[in-house]
Amino acid sequence: MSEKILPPRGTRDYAPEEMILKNRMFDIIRKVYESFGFVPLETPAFESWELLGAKGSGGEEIKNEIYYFKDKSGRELGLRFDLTAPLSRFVANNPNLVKPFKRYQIGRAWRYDRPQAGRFREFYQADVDIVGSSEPEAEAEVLAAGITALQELKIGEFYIKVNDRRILDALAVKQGLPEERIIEIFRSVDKLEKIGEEGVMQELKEKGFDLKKAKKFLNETNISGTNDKILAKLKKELPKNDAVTKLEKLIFLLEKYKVADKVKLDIKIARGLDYYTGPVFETIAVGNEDLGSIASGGRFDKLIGLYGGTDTPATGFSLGADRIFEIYKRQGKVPKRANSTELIIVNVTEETLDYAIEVSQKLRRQGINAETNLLKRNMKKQLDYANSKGIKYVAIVGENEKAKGTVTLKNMEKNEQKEVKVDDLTSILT
RNA sequence: GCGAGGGUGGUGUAGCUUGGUCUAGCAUUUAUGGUUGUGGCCCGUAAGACCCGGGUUCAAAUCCCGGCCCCCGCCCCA
Repeated sequence: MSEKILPPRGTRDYAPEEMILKNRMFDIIRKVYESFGFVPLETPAFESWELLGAKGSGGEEIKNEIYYFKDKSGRELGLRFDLTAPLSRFVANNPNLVKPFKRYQIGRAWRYDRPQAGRFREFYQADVDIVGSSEPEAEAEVLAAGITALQELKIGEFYIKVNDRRILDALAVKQGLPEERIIEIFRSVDKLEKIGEEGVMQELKEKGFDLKKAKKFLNETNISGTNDKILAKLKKELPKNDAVTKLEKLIFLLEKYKVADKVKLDIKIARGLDYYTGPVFETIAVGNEDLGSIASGGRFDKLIGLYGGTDTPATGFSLGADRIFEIYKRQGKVPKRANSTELIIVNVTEETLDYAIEVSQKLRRQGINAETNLLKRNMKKQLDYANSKGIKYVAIVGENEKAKGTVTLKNMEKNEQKEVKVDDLTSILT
């Protein structure tokens, strides 16, 4: 045997038994998204480098992770790193879309980073976005759709951390910290849970920030408690702040959607791509914290303008399908056997295979997934095959059945069988 | 880009410390047999592995070096 060729690093195959589950997962997501009136959009897997690499597209880090290549005529291209940039391009290209434009998209994205728990170089995202609204109503809808999907997916307990970048922004400015370096502070502050307050201070010091101011900033961001409590405190700290007002409205709306219990204000988070301009979201699956955020999103009001469109506000939420699938795997939800067959037709002798095929075609046309013997196997082997695939029904056909236009329908689980007419099969099975 | 751990049939593993008894064991898997129109259990047969390259040695799955891959953490992120 020559050396084995494996799928490229960071990619993987989905075997049939996994794919069946994954398809089911997508079906659920699609159904939920459509129930909110989102419509599907599909965009190319690769985009121009001009788009993907644009300053403000995803940020320097993401830019370094883009799969970049040139086509035969020298065009600079890259595989998309998310579905938000392509959406924004689409909107920029189609300025006359009826607003709000509510689209969903389930598709792959690619990033060249180090594979580890829940991280792949090729992964699926399931996005919902609303284009054309700068109101918290849009955030509420997008979150409600995402939360409903996560609930329907039955992944267990989860909660969504919500913040608004402008709040951290305002708090930093209030302390006299440099506004243009705010992202750096965000990043450090974001590590609070991992490296602790001392670690964060150390890092800020190394980066040359004023420690006293940074410390005050850190204290001000360290608000915990119920959403109401946090809002009350923020209103005091930052009176008449637009971000705070809108967050309050957002929470109010989420209560009406009856999903507010899944949302926790957490003004320490600031993660996500560079293009976020307002509210940001990050989802934690309880018991699966090591996977990182299983769904994220936020407002990106500048992106469409960046791609040459008229400035259009937009906000969205993206489910990390592979991470969700990973939870399924941990829950043992992947079936042992892949199987889409409802009925196997077993021919007793080689001479009755023709009849078996005729019957199978009849059944397929009536919506029954049917299989016949492809390996000249004897009856025993065929039953064994049905058994090992976990197929519940078997129709046995021999000379007797062929002559009478019947089959012997056998229930493999109950080990019961009776002779029935071919025409009656469908109604019995459904 | 940086750091830790690991790589034995399709899958899970034994062996590696203390080189030879390993022409690599076990389980599972896949194929097939246990005759005549009936599966699940059982029994038999077959297929299938020491990541790659170099070194040490009379002798390497086992020790050493390099590479590749997997995996975990950092960074970043779905």
